[in-house]
Amino acid sequence: MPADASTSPASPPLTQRQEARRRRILHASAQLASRGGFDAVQMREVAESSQVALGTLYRYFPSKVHLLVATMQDQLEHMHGTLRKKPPTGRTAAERVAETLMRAFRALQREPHLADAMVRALTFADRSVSPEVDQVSRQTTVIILDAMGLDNPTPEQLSAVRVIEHTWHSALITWLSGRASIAQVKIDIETVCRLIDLTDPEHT
Amino acid sequence: MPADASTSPASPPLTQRQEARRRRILHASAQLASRGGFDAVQMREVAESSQVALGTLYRYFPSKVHLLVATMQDQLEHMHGTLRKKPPTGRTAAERVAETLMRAFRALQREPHLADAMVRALTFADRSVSPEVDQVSRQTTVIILDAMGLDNPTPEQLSAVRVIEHTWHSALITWLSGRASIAQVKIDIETVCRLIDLTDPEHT
DNA sequence: CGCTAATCTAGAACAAGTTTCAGACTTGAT
DNA sequence: ATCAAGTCTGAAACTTGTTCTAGATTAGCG
Repeated sequence: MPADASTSPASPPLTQRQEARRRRILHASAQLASRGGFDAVQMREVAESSQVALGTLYRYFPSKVHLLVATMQDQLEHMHGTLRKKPPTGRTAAERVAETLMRAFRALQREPHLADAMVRALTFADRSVSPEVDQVSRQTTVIILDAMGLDNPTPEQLSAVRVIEHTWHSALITWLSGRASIAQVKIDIETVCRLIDLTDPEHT
Repeated sequence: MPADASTSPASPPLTQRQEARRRRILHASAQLASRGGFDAVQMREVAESSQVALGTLYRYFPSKVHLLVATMQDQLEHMHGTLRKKPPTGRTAAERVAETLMRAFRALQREPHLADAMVRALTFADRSVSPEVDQVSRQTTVIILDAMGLDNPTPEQLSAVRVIEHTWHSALITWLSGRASIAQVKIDIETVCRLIDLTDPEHT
C-alpha cells in the first residue's frame, strides 16, 4: 500500500515544505486537542504553534472540523498499524472484533481529550466534510473486517459492520460526555458484536 | 402522567408569562431550525422572534445546544403521543421496534432541517448538557420498550435497546450528512433490531 | 398600597471561527 | 537568471455564541 493511499485522490502533489507545514499543523492540532479537547483546539493557536499564518492554516484545512477529522485520519492510520502487529486472538469473529474495538477504546482512554476532539468533530461534521468523514468510516470498516478475517463479506455482514460502527461512535460519545461508564461501553460493544455471529453464513 | 413529568425536577414553578416565554422561545427555535437547520438557529434571531431579550433567552436556555436539546425533548413528546395512538402492528418485537423507528424516521424526513438541528445538537452536547441529553435518551428508551411491549426488560434486553439507540442516532447522522441513503438507514435499523430476537428470553 | 428581591430589557463588550487583503516569498518554466 | 503564477504572511474585519451591566418591570408579601 502506497504511503498516501488514504489522502485525497487527485490533489496536486505537495512540495516538501508544504508537506512539512501540513505535518506541523496536524501535530499542533493533536497536541492542543490532547490538552483540552475540542474547545482547546483554537485555530489561532494551531496556527501559531505550527508557525503558519492563519490564512495558510485555512488553506490547508478549510475549517476546524476539517482539521480535526484529518487529525483523526492520521491517528487512525497509526492505530491500524499498531493493530496489525498484534492481531486479535479471539476464537470467533465476534470475539476478535470486540477485542479489537476494546483495544482501540483503551488507546482512546489514554488520551480522552484527544478522543473528545476527534469524535465530536466527526459527528458534528456537516455535508462539506462528507468525503473526509467517509474516508474515516472506510478506514474503520477495514479495521473491523480485518479483525473478522474476511475478504469477501456478504451484504448482510457489511450491514452488521455498519451497525457496529454506529454503535462504536455513539457509545464513544456517551462515554465522552460522561453519560456512560467504561464498563457500559464494553457491554454495548460486546452486545453489538453478537450480530456478527448472527450474519455468519456458516452459522450453525 | 403529569404534564411536566419531563422537565427538570426541582426547578421553581414558572409563572404564566414565564411559561409563555418558554413556549415562544421553543417555537421560534423549532421554526428557525425547520428553515435552515443547526446554523439557522441563531441566538439573536431566536430572541427577536420570541420577543425576549438575549439575556433572557440565556437565562432560560444556557446555551444554543441546551436550547436545541430542549426543542428535541419537546418534539419527542409529540412523537411519543402520536405513536401511542397508532401502536405498531408487527408480529415480533423486532418488527414492531423497526416499524416504530421507521415511522419516526419518516416524520424526521418531513422536516430534515429540524432533524439536523436537533440531532447535531444532541451529539455535540458536552457534559454540561448531560442531564438534558440523558432525559432525551430515557424518553427514547421508553418509546422502544413500548414498541417491544415489555414492562420488565432483562439487562440483556436493555443492552440491546441501548445498541439500537446508538444505531438510531448514528444512522440519522450519516443520513443527515448525506453519507447514507434512506434505504441504507432502513437496512441498518432492521439489522440492529434483530438483536432483539437474539436477547428474547423465550428465544426458541 | 408600598417594599424588596427577582426578573427582564437593551445594548455594549468579548471570544473564537472564518474571511479578506495587500504585499512578500517560492516555484516552475523558459 | 527572469518572469508569471501561485503561495504564504500579518493584520484587520466580520460573524455568531456568550457574558456583562445599568436601569426598568414584575412578583410576592406584609
